[in-house]
Amino acid sequence: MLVLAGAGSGKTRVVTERIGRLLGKGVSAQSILAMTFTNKAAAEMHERVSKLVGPKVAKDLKVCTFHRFGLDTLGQETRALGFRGTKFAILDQADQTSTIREILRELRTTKNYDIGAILARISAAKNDFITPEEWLEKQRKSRGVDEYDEISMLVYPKYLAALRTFQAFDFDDLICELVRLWKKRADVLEKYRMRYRYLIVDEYQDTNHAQLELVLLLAGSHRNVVVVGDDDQSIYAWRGADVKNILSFEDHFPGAKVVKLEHNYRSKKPILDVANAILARQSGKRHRKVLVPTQGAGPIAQVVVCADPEVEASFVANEAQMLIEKHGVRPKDIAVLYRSNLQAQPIEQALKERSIPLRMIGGQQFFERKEVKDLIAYLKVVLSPDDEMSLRRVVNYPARGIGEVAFHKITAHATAQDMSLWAVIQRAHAVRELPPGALEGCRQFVRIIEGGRLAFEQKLPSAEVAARLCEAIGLKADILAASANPQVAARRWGNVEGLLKLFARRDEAGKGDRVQFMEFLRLLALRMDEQDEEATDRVTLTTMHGAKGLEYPYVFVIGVEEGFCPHSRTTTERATDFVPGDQDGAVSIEEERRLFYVAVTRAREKLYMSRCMARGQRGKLVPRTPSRFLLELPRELYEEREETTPIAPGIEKTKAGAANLLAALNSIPTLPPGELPMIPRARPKF
DNA sequence: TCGAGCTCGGTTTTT
DNA sequence: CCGAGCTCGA
Repeated sequence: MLVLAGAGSGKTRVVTERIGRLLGKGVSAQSILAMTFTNKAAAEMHERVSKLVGPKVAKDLKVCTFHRFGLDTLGQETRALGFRGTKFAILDQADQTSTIREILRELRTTKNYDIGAILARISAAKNDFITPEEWLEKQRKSRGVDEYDEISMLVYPKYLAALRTFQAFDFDDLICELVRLWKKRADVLEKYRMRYRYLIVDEYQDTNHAQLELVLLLAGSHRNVVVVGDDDQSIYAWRGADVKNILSFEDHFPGAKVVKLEHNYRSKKPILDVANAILARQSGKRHRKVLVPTQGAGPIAQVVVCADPEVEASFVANEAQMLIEKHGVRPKDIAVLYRSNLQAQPIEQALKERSIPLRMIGGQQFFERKEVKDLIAYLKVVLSPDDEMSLRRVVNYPARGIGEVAFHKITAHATAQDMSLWAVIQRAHAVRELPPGALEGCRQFVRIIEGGRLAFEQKLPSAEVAARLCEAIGLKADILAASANPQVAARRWGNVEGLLKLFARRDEAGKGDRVQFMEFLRLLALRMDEQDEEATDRVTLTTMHGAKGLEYPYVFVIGVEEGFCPHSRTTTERATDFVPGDQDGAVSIEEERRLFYVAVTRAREKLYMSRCMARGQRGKLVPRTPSRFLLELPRELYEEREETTPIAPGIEKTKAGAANLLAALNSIPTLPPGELPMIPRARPKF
């Protein structure tokens, strides 16, 4: 069955009811598998089923992300995969990037390649299960091979080899390698087919080719599969999602029942009028849907034309303040949505000046930050010194004399003697022609790692071990020395302290066992954390992508201008561009339109859209034109007004804001001697 | 090996 | 304008 569920039509409800019904009919919980894309969605689904059928039954259900399913299943089958141990490492994006960078260095390329562009192509080839040659052939036929296609396919085999040496999988592998295994080993596949007799997939429009294969293989014989999705909310083509999967569901499963859910239980009519108007203009093959309101009348959508981003920010913040103070709206009922993270800054500042609590989703992920990854890598090496990926990361960080050349000698020695890198580093004196500086560096490194190992053996809590490691490494000093800007340094060290605090919380919760801790570090790549979704009462700031699946009574969609919405990168071509599935520009515009649709349909009560007349870019004031999507909207669907000057927050709010700022400054950890905390400079006038 | 100075680019991002 | 990453000389 294919359930086409328009925005706000009760998608999650469908899934939970389906599971409840199956259980009611006597289907055992173990034989049900429900997959989604985010941990958050999986958690929510599980929780809601739990409420419906009780936690006892719910705990036997497999409700998880595609990647988690891949990880767990591959973990069960390490023997069939021909792995040495039972564990493999998981590469996150930063690991992938550094691996590719190293390969490029080895290839002695002169050009400064965009690594993301290379990774996108490797990922595409991987998910299509084809060799570099085949992929190039395919490209040649569809749109011609460019420089990036060539370098990518040169890097590809080397990248695979590197993963093998590290005994690691990247995110794509978690799906692809499982599919590969199932295709190769009918006996293994059969085991899972027998186990999971009922399959449910949420956000089906976001699946890529490999995920489709996974579904087809698993559901191939019994065809007990329900997929739920909305082609109108397909906004992830740029990372490999293929909307054809949902459009051709009936070809993959002939005779499938198709159900359209078009009643919207979320938004007031004026909001849906805007949403439907956006969709009405779309082109291309779609499952046609029109949202039918059930919520009745409400305030008309507001379009606010602002002089510049500062005015825009002041408008949003003042309006939010008005809603909160005059209408009793909770801050958590308000969201500000934007296309690009850099748009968040002025809004953040304006809200802070008015002491309105806020929460930002997105931006650089905590666990991807360099200083956080460094400490995690040290801990991983302490716990399992054969984790080569981590060892490479920190062996010469902070710099201790083991440069490129010295490290190459070490790896060569390891290969020649068939030893692990760690074993060689421990016996660095045996490595030929290793400079004395590097030898001393190795000794120092071994001392640090051994010290950590001893600390774990003394059963010290993980937070304590980590803190001692920081000390031994001299992490704080290095962070302070490495960043010229004391604010940046403070933030970085603050991140490390945040990580230490996270460890401490786990320790207190009694999860301090060493083995568990190692598993926890490994799973960090899958972002299992942050489920603690503070139920705090704050205004949400997020990208339009980040808002998918969420809803708020009051929504501000800001920067509704050409260049953001649609984004300039989708309208102007680039050498590095690569859209998986070889589509052309027109399709990207359609994806931008759907993104705008997703943003608008987050609103329940009232929708605000704002745009600026001009924006500062590279220090210059540049005029901006309204978004084509806005110009296409029938004029009677919204009210328009202008804001020309920023309205300053009230004096008492300013005082409070200043107090907050001071408090924040005081909480900054120790600064290098002689440096005073800097008051943030006023934003430059354009 | 390391730091100063230069170049380049400036989307979305979950897992 | 600003930050990251790279190059090149010490």
